[in-house]
This record gives sequence, structure tokens and C-alpha cells, in this order.
Amino acid sequence: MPTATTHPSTDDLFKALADPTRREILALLRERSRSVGDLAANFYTSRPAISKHLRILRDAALVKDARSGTSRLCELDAAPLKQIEAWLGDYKRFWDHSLTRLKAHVERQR
Amino acid sequence: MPTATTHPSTDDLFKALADPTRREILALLRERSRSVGDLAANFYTSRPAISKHLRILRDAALVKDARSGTSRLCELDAAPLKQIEAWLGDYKRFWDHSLTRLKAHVERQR
DNA sequence: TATTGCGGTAACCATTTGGTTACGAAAGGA
DNA sequence: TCCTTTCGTAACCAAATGGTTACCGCAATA
Repeated sequence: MPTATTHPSTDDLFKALADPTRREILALLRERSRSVGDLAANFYTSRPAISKHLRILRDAALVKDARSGTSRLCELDAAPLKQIEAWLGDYKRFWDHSLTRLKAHVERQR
Repeated sequence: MPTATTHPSTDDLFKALADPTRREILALLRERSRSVGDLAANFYTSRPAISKHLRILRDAALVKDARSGTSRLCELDAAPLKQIEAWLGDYKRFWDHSLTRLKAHVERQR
């Protein structure tokens, strides 16, 4: 599918974010919208490789693009990251749990 | 390395979270600490496969474990997720950006 | 119309990933 | 002491991943 009309799956999102090059692309798009070639110029890898990363980011709905003459302007869409935030929400109450719990539990079993 | 004493890299964290089985393991550990076999019983995949997932989660410092007799008790450590939260923080100001920006920009170029 | 530049994609390749089965080490109990 | 249970790991395999080069389509321009 060309452009995801519905929400991307949490899996698609995490997988898209799991690559450092893709996270760097997002960081670059945070500054301003950029063409594909502009983005590729920031990496040592080839333009087709960046093009494939962009497809994954587009499928995860994290990047929108539109033709502008012969080039293609890519823009960050951070909205899907709200899903990651929501996923994190279920773990926040464990952030400050004392890590002595496990140790104590094992001790108790002796 | 057996147990990460320092903070895991953001890359290790995202990669650890990029697999649905590993996210499900974390969700199970949210309820209570569990042995490796207990965890494996919740999946159709084999125990060694779960064991390998647990190694990745341990390397990402998301799971701590301790021997308890012949079994090994695994516990969630959600603290590293704060790093993901921090990463997300750099994108929050883009969450509500109007997506007409790109469109407008392209229009302007005509 | 012919040419140039931008970017997507096909074809291919090496590496990584996630799974399996088989085996061995360690702790507990008969 | 011997047997059982639990779990990690080695060895192996298929599929996915991330990279490359080559090629093609399309828009702008001379």
C-alpha cells in the first residue's frame, strides 16, 4: 500500500524505530523537510538504501512526502509516536520499583 | 557480557522492543516474576527460543533474573524504558503540528 | 524534442535473526 | 549416589534485513 490511511501497527512502529539510520532520518526531518537526495547526502550509504528506509518509515506513517518538481519532499509526522508513548504508559508504574524485590523473593525461598 | 552494568544503548533497547514475542514477555513479567519455563509455556515456540529472547532482554537490561533452585526467576526492570521516554521527548513538540505544512510548502513552490 | 537530474525498484548478495533439535551443566530429591 | 527437572548453549537452517549496482520513469529545461 502506498500511504497508510489507518494507524500503523505497534509492531511496524517499533521495527521502523529499531534501525539507527531510520532514527537519524527522523532526527534530520525534525529540523526541516528534505528531499530524498538531501537526506541521502547525510549518510555514507547509497541513495537506494535510504529510499528503502524511507519506504519503511512511510509504511509506519512516520514520514509523509509529496512531489515537488523532479524531487520529492519528505516531512516528519510524529503523530504515530503517540502509540509508543501509550505503550510506555503501561510500564511507567514499574519504573521506580525497588529492584531488591527479586533478591528478597529468592532469599525467602531458602 | 553477562549482565549490563552500564546503561544499555538506545539501539539495544529499540532492537529488543522490536520483536512482538519479547514485548509479550515483558507484558507477562508485568503481572509477576516468572521462571523461564513458565514464560515459555505462554508461547507456541520452544523453550530455547524463549531463552534466547531472554538473553536479548537481559542485555537490554529490561529483565533481571536470579536462580531459585533448579529454576531461574525472571523479573521486569522497566527503568531502561526511561531512555525511550527521553527519546520520545524530542518529538513531542511535533505531535500536533498541522500536516498541511508540507502541502502548503509544495503549493508555494509553484 | 532531446537531454538532464531525481528518485523508485528490480536483482542480487552477505549478514542477521528467529526458529529448531541435541546435548550438557547444575541443583534437588529419592 | 543416581535420577529428574530446569535451563543455557552449540550447531544448524530458513527467512528477513540492509546493503549494493543497474536500470527505468518522470518532470523540468535547453
